Amino acid sequence: MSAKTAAAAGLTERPAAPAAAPAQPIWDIIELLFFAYRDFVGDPDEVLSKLAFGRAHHRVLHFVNRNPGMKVADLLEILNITKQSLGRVLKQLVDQGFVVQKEGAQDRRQRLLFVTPKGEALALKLAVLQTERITRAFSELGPGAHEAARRFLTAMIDSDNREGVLRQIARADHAKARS
Amino acid sequence: MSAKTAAAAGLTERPAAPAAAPAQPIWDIIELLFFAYRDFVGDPDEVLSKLAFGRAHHRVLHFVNRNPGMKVADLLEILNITKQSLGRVLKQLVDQGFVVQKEGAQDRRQRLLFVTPKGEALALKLAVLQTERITRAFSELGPGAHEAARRFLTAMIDSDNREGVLRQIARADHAKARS
DNA sequence: AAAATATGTCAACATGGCTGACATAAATAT
DNA sequence: ATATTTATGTCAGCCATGTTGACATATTTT
Repeated sequence: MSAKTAAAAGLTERPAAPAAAPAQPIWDIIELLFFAYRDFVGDPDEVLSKLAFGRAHHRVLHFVNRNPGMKVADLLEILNITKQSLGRVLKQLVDQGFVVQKEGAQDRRQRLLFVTPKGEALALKLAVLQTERITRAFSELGPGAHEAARRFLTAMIDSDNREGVLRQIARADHAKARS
Repeated sequence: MSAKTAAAAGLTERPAAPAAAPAQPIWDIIELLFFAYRDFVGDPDEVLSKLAFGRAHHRVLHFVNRNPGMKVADLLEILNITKQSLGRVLKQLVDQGFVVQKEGAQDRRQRLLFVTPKGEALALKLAVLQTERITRAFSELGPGAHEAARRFLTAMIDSDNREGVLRQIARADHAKARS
């Protein structure tokens, strides 16, 4: 609260990276993040379990849907798992017709990833579930909530990844917009 | 954006639960949550792996630290896992002296859970890591960021759990404050 | 022709979920 | 006083999804 008082008095200089050891853990945000994320991923989990899919399938489907034509290597980097782990779930998604792989045009070693219509429908269904929760939250919070949430979440990302993540989101928006 | 315009014109009624099907997925928040949460839990993961512990241990240690004297049943409900799953990690935490169990005073069937000084130190170390990230974020965002984040995250929790979560956080704050 | 790259695959293992069955001690109900 | 319910623990085994290491194939680059 003394920080808030100081801010109100206009006494805060905000140096680039103060990073002093925090006096007290910020328990409320730590715990709220845990519960919010749990519920956030819980909605899709129910749908996925009926298809005998798990979160791993969801993540793959999500990013392939958002980045049509992405390389396997790109997906590995985003998910930060090994190719063996990816291989298992990707194979199931391909075998069951949610994802297809196409030979790269310039580089024929690449297997570019695309969702099928069936895959897109599932990805959308899951995203809509999560969007309903987000929309509900924003509607409780009033205008400016979306911007505030975006800024908060962005600031929580590792600063060295941040730009890349934002670029990726912008690029994906673009890619889906023209479809 | 028409919603925003309508809001500015003061034309929005905000009925209790509109929940109309959303036109478009809110991709930015969906993805930012994914990346923010990944980094948020990533910090502790590094420390834990050196102790041959995982996220499961972290969750148990966290909640026991925050709720000293809690019953096993309470922990199971918060974590939403089976007692067999809990048993495995809890046993390791007890065997290695991070957690102790004491017979309940009134009900001697209960095994009330407490962190040891060693356990508290680890819990604190992990919480400080996460707090550093949160503090860094808040300091980039300026005053009001904490309150905005709290409101957003709270609104993202299932409405039927929300009260319980907030009560739990408040109760835990109290419990730790007197220690 | 040789080396590097993109991808796939086999085998084995670890973690942390799960179910089902059963055991024990203590509290509660009849 | 006995029977039942409750809180907890435990054994055994299965599943999903992460890991490492080794190796295969096709293609591009040097």
